[in-house]
Amino acid sequence: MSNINEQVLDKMVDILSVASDKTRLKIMLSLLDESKCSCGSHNHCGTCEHRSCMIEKCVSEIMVDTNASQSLVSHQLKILKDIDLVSTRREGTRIYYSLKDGHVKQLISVVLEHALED
Amino acid sequence: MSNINEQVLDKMVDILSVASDKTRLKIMLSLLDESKCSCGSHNHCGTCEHRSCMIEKCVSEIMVDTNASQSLVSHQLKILKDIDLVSTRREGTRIYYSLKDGHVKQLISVVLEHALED
DNA sequence: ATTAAATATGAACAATTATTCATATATTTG
DNA sequence: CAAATATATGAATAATTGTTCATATTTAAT
Repeated sequence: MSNINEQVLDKMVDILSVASDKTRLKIMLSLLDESKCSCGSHNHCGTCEHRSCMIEKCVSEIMVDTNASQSLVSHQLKILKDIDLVSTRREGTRIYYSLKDGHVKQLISVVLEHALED
Repeated sequence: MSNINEQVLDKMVDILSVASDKTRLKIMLSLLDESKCSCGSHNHCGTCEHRSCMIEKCVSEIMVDTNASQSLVSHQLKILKDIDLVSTRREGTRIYYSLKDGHVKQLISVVLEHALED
């Protein structure tokens, strides 16, 4: 078969499993929202290299974006954090979440392009 | 939120859900096996644009590659086919499967790169 | 027509998981 | 310190899903 070992295969499954839930996908899309891109210019802007930019949002904002309960959002954010897809920053009582790296952005871009076809 | 409608979101979830199973991932990797790439040259060869090439395999070959039972492989191939990720071609009693388009290749590439880090 | 080989399918079971509800923790403000 | 706000967590439930076993279908060969 392929030269990919069991450990890497398991990690691939983990990433895809985490990404394949609708609530979590909404959360990730919320953190990629181009309407609030910090770079100013949109759609393939130079600095962020893809069609969306990564931004920071607190749990309450994500609740609004995703139409999900506080508990559900927190639970799913924990799952995203456990697998290292998001990072957090505290500011008072609020905790701001953001996507950790460009891989997520790429992953979502590829799947989105596929989903948009036909 | 993002400008992605519910229908597209659901399709993204479908694609990711199908990709997030270990058996199905093994099957897809089996159909991407670079050791049997038809283009001859490997690792970013010109014609196939990514690190692996798509090939054709019958169910029995996939069984060997994935170490999975005949029934399991058939069930999972059906799921891959239902969502249009693979196509089939009959040759006698054998049925040959291959990945349907480059999106799968891209998807796996992105996830693999991510999984290989740290 | 039977038999063999390759693949598909249906039912049943086991295991995983998304969501909700209730409650706990942490931080700020008065 | 008490109250309020924001977030996290544990337990319970409901629903989904991967796998197996048994059986069905399809094609080729004798």
